[in-house]
Amino acid sequence: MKGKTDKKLEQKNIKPTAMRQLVYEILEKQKKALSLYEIEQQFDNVERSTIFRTLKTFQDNYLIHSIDDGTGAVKYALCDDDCTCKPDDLHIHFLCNKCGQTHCMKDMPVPKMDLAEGFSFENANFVVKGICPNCR
Amino acid sequence: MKGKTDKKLEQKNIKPTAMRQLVYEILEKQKKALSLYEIEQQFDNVERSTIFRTLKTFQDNYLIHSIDDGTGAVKYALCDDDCTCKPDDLHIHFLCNKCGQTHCMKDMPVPKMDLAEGFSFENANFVVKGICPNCR
DNA sequence: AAAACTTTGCAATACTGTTGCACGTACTTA
DNA sequence: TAAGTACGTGCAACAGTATTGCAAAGTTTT
Ligand SMILES: [Mn+2]
Ligand SMILES: [Mn+2]
Ligand SMILES: [Zn+2]
Ligand SMILES: [Zn+2]
Repeated sequence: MKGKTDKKLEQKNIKPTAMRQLVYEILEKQKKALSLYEIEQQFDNVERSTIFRTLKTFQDNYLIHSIDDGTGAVKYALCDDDCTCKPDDLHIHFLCNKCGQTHCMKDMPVPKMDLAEGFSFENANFVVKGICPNCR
Repeated sequence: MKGKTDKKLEQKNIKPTAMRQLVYEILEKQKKALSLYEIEQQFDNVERSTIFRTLKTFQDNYLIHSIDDGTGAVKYALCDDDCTCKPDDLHIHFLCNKCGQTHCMKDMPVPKMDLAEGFSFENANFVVKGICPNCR
């Protein structure tokens, strides 16, 4: 019988290898977005590059999305089941200036914006910075 | 008699050295935001680190603001005269997915957002990505 | 079982940003 | 003006993150 993790991976056309299961489960447990380095820390002996490529595969298949919060390390978080990272699926992210944690604000979609003449919208990265509930 | 550049620098309490004048004028000429590397290219023989520190000084004194557009290199653009990079001064930036140029959308302020309970707003980095007028 | 393809581990590398230190220049003050 | 001090610049080294080539190990297909 197949586990829940395997189903989630296959749902997004990702072959569920051991590595991928583990990385998925790490991301699933978290409330916050994780950097490559933070994921690496959760293992005893796994290759940065393997995790890197795992994350790339996940991202290419819309299992996760990446957030560049300006801290220097890109962070990753799970997408919703039906997400394809199209404009309508985008949400705002919050970086705590104190603890450095980055959160998905899934209830705050990226607002529609009227761009100046000639500019077309494809994608967005909206990061709000401030203090999180834990740090105040 | 003092030049326009010197006045701009002194207005923000920056001593106008030769280096600083040149970097300022490079930024002033541009319609788009420039990376450290791009600025370096405009000189024959200047030190990365000197430009780096020049930009840091500029930023500390609200002469320029930085934009992390996710391309890996932070970009810089001039602030308005009265800017102090407070929430009200923030605007959205546009990164062209084709040519890689990043523009200040100074007429698009960062919208006020109601954050979830417990989160406070200090700052923001909103980047819209798409195709710019030149590339379509 | 062999061939073909995919995933992983290892090592090396690229790129951007950042710092220590020494030297030179500009400003301050006696 | 001369000495003393603060500031700015150049050079070199380093740190952190992302990324790639290549070969070994594992998986799937014929
Ligand atoms: Mn998110
Ligand atoms: Mn701007
Ligand atoms: Zn926090
Ligand atoms: Zn363009």
